[in-house]
Amino acid sequence: MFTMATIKDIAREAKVSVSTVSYALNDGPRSVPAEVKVRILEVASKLHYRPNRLARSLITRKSHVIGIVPPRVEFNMVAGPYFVNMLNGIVNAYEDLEQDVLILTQIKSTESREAIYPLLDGRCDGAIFLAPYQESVGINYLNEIGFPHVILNGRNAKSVCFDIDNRTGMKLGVEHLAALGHKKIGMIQGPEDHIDGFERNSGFIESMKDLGLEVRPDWLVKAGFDRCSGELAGRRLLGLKDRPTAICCANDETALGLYTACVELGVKVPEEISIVGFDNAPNSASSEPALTTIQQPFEEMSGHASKTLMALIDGRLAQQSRRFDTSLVVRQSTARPMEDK
Amino acid sequence: MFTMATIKDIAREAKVSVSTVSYALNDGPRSVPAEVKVRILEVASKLHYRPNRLARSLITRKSHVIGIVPPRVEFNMVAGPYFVNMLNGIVNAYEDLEQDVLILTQIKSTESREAIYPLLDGRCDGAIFLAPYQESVGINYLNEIGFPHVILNGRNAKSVCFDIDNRTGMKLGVEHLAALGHKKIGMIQGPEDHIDGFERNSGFIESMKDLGLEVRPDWLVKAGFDRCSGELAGRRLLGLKDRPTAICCANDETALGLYTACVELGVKVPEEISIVGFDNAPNSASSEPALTTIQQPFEEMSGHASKTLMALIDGRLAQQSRRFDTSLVVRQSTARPMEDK
DNA sequence: AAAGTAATCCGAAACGTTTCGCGAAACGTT
DNA sequence: AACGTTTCGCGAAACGTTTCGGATTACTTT
Repeated sequence: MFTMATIKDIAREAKVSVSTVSYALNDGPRSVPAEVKVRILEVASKLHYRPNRLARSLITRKSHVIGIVPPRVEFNMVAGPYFVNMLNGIVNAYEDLEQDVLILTQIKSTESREAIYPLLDGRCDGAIFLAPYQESVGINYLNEIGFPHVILNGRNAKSVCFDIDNRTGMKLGVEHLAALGHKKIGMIQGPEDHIDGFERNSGFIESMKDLGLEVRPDWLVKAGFDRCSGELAGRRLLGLKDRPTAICCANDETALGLYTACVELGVKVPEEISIVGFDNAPNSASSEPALTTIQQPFEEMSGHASKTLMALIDGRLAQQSRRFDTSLVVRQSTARPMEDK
Repeated sequence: MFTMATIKDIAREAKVSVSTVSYALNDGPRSVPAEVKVRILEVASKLHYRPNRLARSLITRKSHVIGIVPPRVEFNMVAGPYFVNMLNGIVNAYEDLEQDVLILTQIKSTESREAIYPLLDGRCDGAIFLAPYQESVGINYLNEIGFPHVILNGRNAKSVCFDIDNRTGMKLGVEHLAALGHKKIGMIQGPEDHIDGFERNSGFIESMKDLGLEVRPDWLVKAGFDRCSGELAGRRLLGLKDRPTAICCANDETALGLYTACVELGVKVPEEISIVGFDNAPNSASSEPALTTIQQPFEEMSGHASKTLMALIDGRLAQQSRRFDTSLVVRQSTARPMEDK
């Protein structure tokens, strides 16, 4: 059984009171004479003393831990690029801010107060929600009681939210394809109950209409955000007798699933079909052919969210919600349609 | 400012003592009459009471949090496939075991006692080290004081370690290439101060010698485990006037970097060069061409490590270290060498 | 030398729990 | 009626910190 030295052990060994040890160790809030301070520090290091963060947090009401609520649960979501990229940005940001990151695997939804209870047991000072479900009873409750939190890729009237302009992003993709001469454009759609999925889907339809292009229902196929369902949707689209010459995908993963479908069915990219993704996940640059996609600024968003949450926790002026811009990254998966050649 | 209801508030409201509330809430260790129990539970739910885990942990000495020490820091390591795959397996395992996962961003090495101090401040009951550096002063210290931990893809005489048989794995790859008729085989090597890198490098050389094949120093190029340095190493190898017909890579990421180099230099895979990766990371199946690789059982290893750590924490019989088997996954990136055709 | 101020230090309370010890009441048994 | 045995309930200690209120000592200042 393992136990650590406590402040009491130091006090006994250094022949001072517990409070003096605390002052010495923390450099305040009261002073302690240099001589006894070095004695205390020596004893502390001899005993390999480590302050117990639990006891400290209990009294200071600061845990220096940030909770991460994973995105809506799908199969192996943690391994998906969205979670990974955001987590990476958050971890990097908090490395400098001296906070640790707790992944709240126990929170599986935001639809009730009970669902988000694990957040409220004192272990974390605040939370970042990653692309939560739309139902927000749980999040409303956090606003009610004033628990600091920010939402990434989600919306709540009272919360600080960071998301991206999905509609404009989608428009960039559609316009790029139209400029290349494509008229027959389909889409592998994202889940409607996910804000990004919903906005990308409707953004696609709006842009098509704006450009006077026909939106054909049989060229719109629903998928999840994962590669597997992207491949399935891709097979559906590629199997049509009259198929589109270009396909927009709700994210890069579904686009890569579509790639697989293309390889299996012997459809050449970009010669026979142009493909546009969404996210600019790291993999998309090194796929073959490299994927044309809409860039979502993962690093910037997650960094911004991390810092804003700190400000909220510290009670500094709450920053506003913000919508980040997307941009088009043209690579090798898009080209003029065959008919034009 | 936000505060939660405490057990005291419940006691006041329900007109019983604090201890009775505790017994009622926890169903023990003493009984409390059904009538007052329901009253207490009603008040608790009315006040949206959540037990403070810090206070509870302080006294029970159980935090129900597992610390994860990330692998040796490289650029954006968290985003790399190794970390992600292991983390995914760990998170999945602990979801069922009702533990949360704390990522210890503050631990940057294991080379001293001080370096691993963040582990010892009471926040976590045990730790999983992911592919740590070889220096193990820090880990020796954990063994000295009896802090529960397991090591994934690393070695320590006193610790419970889970790793894979890198040498045999490498042998599978080399033999596969040799069976196809390759004699001129090179390698993009991994970092020597990483146990997997070291063993894979030496495993390659041993297997080559066992098969009576020549090991040419100019066909061995060092790289990190990341895609970028894989591409650089690949350019070096492909640029040689007399270049190998097949290349083993220390992991899938470097293999994918090599892919990029091949595309850039117009070298056809597998026609002009065969490539073997290591890990079987999810991406490698959907690369083009699909990567032949050595499978490392991420899910199984991380699940096993998670459960073993729980056993260690609970003081149940400590399980032994274990070495997992690898297997060859043949896909499209390997073929007979040109000369044979 | 007396008074005032600053420097030290200690004891104790607090944070929110769990759990032990002990007493009071209720019950059944001879 | 006297005795054990349960059941129930409260107070208090403990976990390891931080920090306040005071007490003691030492140093200035008149």
